[in-house]
Amino acid sequence: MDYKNTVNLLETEFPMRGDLAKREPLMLDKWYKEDRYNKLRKKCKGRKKFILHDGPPYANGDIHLGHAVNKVLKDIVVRSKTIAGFDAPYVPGWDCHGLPIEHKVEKDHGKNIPAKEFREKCRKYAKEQVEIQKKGFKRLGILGDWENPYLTMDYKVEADTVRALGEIYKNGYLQSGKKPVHWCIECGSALAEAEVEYQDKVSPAIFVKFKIVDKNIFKAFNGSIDNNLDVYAIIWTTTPWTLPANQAICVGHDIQYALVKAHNSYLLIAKDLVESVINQKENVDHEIVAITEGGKLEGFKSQHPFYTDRIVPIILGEHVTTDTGTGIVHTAPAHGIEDYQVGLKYKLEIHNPVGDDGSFISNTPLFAGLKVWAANAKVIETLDEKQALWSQSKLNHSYPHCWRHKTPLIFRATSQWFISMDVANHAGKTLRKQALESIDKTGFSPSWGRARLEAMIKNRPDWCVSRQRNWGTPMTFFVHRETGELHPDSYTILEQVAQKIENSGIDAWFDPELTGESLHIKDAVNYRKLTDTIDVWFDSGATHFSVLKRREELLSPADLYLEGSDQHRGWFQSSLLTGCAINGRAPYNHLLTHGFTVDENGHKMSKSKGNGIEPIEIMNQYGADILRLWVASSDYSGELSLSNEILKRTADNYRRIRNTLRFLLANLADFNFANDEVKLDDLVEVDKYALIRLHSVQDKVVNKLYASFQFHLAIQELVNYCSEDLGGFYLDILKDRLYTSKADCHARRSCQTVLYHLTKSLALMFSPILCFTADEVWETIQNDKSDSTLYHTYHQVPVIHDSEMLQYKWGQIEELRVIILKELENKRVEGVIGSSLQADLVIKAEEQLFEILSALGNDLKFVYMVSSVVIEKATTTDVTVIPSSNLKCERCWHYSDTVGSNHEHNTICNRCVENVVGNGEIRQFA
RNA sequence: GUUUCUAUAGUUCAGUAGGUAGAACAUCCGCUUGAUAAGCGGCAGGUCGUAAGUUCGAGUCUUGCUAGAAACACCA
Repeated sequence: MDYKNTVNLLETEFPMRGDLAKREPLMLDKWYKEDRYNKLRKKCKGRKKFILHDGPPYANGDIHLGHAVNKVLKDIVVRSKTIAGFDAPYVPGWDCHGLPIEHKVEKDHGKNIPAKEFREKCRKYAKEQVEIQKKGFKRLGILGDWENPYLTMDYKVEADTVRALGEIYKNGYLQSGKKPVHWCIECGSALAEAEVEYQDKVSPAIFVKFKIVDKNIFKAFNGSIDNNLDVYAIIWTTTPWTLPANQAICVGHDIQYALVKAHNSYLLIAKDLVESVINQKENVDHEIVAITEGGKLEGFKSQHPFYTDRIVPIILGEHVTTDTGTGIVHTAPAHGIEDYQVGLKYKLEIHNPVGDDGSFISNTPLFAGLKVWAANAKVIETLDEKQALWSQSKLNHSYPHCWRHKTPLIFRATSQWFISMDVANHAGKTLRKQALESIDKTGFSPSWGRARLEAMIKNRPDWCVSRQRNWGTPMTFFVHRETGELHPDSYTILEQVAQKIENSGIDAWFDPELTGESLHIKDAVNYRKLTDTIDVWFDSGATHFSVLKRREELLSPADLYLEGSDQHRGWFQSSLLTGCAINGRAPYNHLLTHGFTVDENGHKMSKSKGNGIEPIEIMNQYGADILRLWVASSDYSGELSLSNEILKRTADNYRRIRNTLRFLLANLADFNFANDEVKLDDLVEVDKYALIRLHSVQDKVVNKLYASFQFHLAIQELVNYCSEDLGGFYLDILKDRLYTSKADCHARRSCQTVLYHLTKSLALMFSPILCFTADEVWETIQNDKSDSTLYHTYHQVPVIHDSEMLQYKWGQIEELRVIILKELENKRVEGVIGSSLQADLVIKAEEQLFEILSALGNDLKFVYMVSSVVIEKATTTDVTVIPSSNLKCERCWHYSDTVGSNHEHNTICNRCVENVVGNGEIRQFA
């Protein structure tokens, strides 16, 4: 008789190899045909909501690894929350306005396109990009409302973005002001940072003397000083034309300044730069007579070098260095960002004498009508006449140029709109204060996010929200032609306009037919339409207002915003500010950030280095589940590193998981839970122990690790569990029972009952990460091709009584197993045995362990996978391995003295006879 | 340059209140051939980025340095 046919070797449709690259797309087709997202929404109706609000990626270009990491993390959150019993809708979004798209369209169609047509082309381009990215995200297995995403260029969203600005205006935060921007004289317009390129340029470099008019400055110094001599602070500049706009000279608080006697006057220069400045001229006798620190110079007045009616103060600035120049910086707030910022601090006038065409306006003394470049020479000449020039030379340095004209740019103050950080609202609170208070109430993962955001809010300047662009949400205000004031009815006018935008998009505002008159605003003739657009960060920052509040299935504040750490400066902040300015609080309760992707050496990925890896390539080679597993295995609080080796290791882990699940499914192929379940109290003891372990692992993974978004610890716990608890212990010792006991006997049904719980629990626990594989398992175990893990909550693992006692007992048994395995290995190395079933075991054990082991009786040998065990009471624990002298049972491979004792079945043992022709063996413990 | 971070075996990660460094995977060796392009066992792998300091004692606390990341700024 061929006893092989009497062994329960089962087959499963669940393939060993995932073949994910090929099969995932087929699964996706099915999922979308079944409309699983909407089906899920119906099933979740009435549950507590969990809102993860999607930060909109910019609609330009194929998805890269960073996108993939971000979306996969979001998906793991959404899926794990869903399975934990929440209603967790996910509405993906896209950021559609803005410069990069304008550039792309300009590049493809030229730049002399009428504005309306230009915007149409931008809209069309953005739409195409959205579709491309959407396809990639869906391929990743991201679950979401892909049929109805939100786009910042949706008419409704555009209208609500306008309304959001209206609310901020109503609450008193919107202000006009001047700010220096990169200005191209040829374009006659402001340039964005991205349109600026740096090229070398030769500029005049001049040292200029500012006479200090306040003799009290000597009190800042110690030393013997001649009070009758004049003091000149020397500044250095490479843009002489900015001197007409000079409002101050700036020193560093901690920098040492020297009073240098030369040419019968005193010069003020940073101590470290004295020689280099004096040496601009030849043979100057000089002597340092006193030293002081910059902090003591604050407030003293000096005389502007050529405008005699202008007295400018010495101020302190953090940007002052002693690398070059004199350690004293000429400050023209209209012509430099740092000058502007320090100017705000000291309330300096932002005086901009330069017109749109780059020439000085008509009321500028000395230089009216001159182009700034021509003015350079004239300024130098004037300084020389006034004897305010110490020296001049040329400097070749890197300087900003227009990327179109390749001509040098200037910094020039222009009228802009700001959301003010420091103006108190009706309740007496500034936006900065509200934002800081909101940060306090927000949760952060990792926790340092709070400090980072806080530092940024504390230091940030007012938010300049106006842009001189075409493809953006318009600032739908009317301003007075002369005063520049907003129309008194702005709030109601804005709502009128918003309604039009809701119907026909932002073009409604740019339509020349839309005028103050056509809207019947008061005093229309004296008001003009603003042509500025809003900073695109405002669009996305206001989505709590334009999306969360508007869509029925969503809520504001959201439970969670989840983005890369760069968004502390970006979306987290723009959302916080609009949230506070509109509603007085942050639009989120918790912020979670992840790092960026780097290679195995921790270097960022870039095309030029050639160390980049494309998500599409990973999915085509390994499959989305591998990519997802990599994301889940990484500690995303720092950088996520990826290389071919890391991918291979990830695929190794995947195979282990998959094979464990396959083994479970295969051994459940003849098991029907409804009919074959063994009641808890009747389970074989080691099966109870396995359930206890499963319960504890699930509790940790679900309630501790998933709940705190520590996915890498969850996956580690799960993989360890599959390897250690299951592969290395439970499943290994179960094989004998599964294969050799009678198919429908209690012993076998007992462990199948546990395998059933195991499979369901594991499939659900893996499903937030391995969404494809888990559902593949799920269809098999449920025997229902249209079921999904998504439609279920975490498995209810049965609770075993006396779990502590059983854990202790089996813990002891497992500990001894380690010693036994080592001893078996020793004998294997000696060549005494091969398979552990060739061994008989003699265990010497202390009293307590002896009792535990003895209680298992005949079942103990199955735990240690040997042919027989003899236990002896002793004072110390000891294990002896003896090769069995019995015959090997052809069927169960145990060595037994009963082999041959049955005449009809003389090649198998009595246990097997019972299992083949009897009622099946009895197992109580293992 | 500033701010906020990161740095533990080949790889991914643990390391809780400072007390002789852990896991999994991979490598290597062996067993098995009834999870088989699988499974099981065993050995080996680390001066915890670096240098000081605090301490009886530091991967764990402090400081400097180096390398890497993000954001911001700058070249007057």
